[in-house]
Amino acid sequence: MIDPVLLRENPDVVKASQIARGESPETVDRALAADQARRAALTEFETLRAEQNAHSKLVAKAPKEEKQALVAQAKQLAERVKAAQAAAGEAEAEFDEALRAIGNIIVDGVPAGGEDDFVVLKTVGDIPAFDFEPRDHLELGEKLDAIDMARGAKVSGARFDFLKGIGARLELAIMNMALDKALGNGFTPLITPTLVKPEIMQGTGFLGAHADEIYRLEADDLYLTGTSEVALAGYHADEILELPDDGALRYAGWSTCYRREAGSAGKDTRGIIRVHQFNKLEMFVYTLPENAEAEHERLLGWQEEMMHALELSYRVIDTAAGDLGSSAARKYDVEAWIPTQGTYRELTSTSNCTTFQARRLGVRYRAEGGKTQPVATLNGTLATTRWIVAILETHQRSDGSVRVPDALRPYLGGLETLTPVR
RNA sequence: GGAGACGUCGCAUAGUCCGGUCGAGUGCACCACCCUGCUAAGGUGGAGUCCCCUUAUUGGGGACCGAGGGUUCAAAUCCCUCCGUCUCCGCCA
Repeated sequence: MIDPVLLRENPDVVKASQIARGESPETVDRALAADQARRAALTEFETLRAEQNAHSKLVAKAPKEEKQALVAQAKQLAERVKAAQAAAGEAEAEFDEALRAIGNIIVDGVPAGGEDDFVVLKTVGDIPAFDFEPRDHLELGEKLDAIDMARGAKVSGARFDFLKGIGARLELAIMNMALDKALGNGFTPLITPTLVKPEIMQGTGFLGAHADEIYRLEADDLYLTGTSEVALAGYHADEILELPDDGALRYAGWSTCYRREAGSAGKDTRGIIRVHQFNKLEMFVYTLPENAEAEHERLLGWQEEMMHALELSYRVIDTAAGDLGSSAARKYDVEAWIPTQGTYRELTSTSNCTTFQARRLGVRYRAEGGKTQPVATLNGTLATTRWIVAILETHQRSDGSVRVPDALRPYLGGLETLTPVR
């Protein structure tokens, strides 16, 4: 959630951000009014409670013969306190709801608008050219006996797959390569729970507009996470962190991810581009708010290094405000060229959530003078199953074989070529 | 799954039986100062988190004893529910 003090003192900043996101500025006015009401109700309650506490001490010390009269008085007070407390509680809840309806304040420079209003920051690498008709990743995957969608559907339904043989090895290779990249840059690896409690899911901001994207286990009141970001953000919930000297605590989360893809009927139905279950290595950073933007550039840099290592053509886009999700203040997507689609598709995403997530989750550090302040959190993809699509299609040859990029070979036992088996 | 024990301010603990004198004692760790001369001890003081009001700082007030309810004028303390930890037994690997 945003800083209530910012809301109170600079509502125009909040409004501008909401407008850029395509939200109504009235969300801000509503929150301001709720804040006023809440503080008035709180003051009312606290004044009465102070009176009650003082009176209570009198009762305790009073001699027996006076006690009865004092207790009678106290009873009346107690009624009023109870009412005031209930009113304050309601006002608090209303304010909380109004505040949560407001998205993170966007970083200066983020393009306004919706999904199609992104800005291309850079385009890297030549678009691969083929002197034959390129096969799509599924056709290649099937020739390599690496991807089995039919059996995935038989066992689990649409949008489930088996990665088999070299397909399974390829995924592990990419993941391990990403893990080494993370380790080399000081990340601590974490294999995370993929089932989390409601308050953690709530805290990371995933239960807002896109709640129907998330699997929920009704019987146990747990959610299946769509990214290890959720568990990684919850990892330090309600803690006051001791940040290391460079100010950043970096984790690399390895987990399976689950997504319902509720609004995606008919989209990307072929192959493993959009499936309900995949694996991902996710970077997650807790850092000082003033370092967040620089850290964001670093995360993007590491993602780009992965693209280079895998010899993929890609572009980087600055996602528009309306497409950020509530927690992010800025988001860069790295999109790789997919030859058979003739377009760039998202392979990674990195978000700067500034203090928004941390405030909700109660993750703080001690600033100068010992004051606690919310930290900034950032996250970014370092590898996922989907990358297999770009790798197969980009490095395919006319005979259906696939060249393994040099950097990936050590993770496949030195294998240089994936050879079709059918 | 059965039986039992427990959850207190960073850590360790006291307090809970007999409700008010407990937002809470003690030890360790921590911070400042003093003392001292040696790889440490001793002394004094200060320290929690969140929120509200007020203030230039100072200050006042409220909440928080795993979480949520209840009883009561008053709950760390009594009652209920839930969560978690530990021990033993059973079961499955």
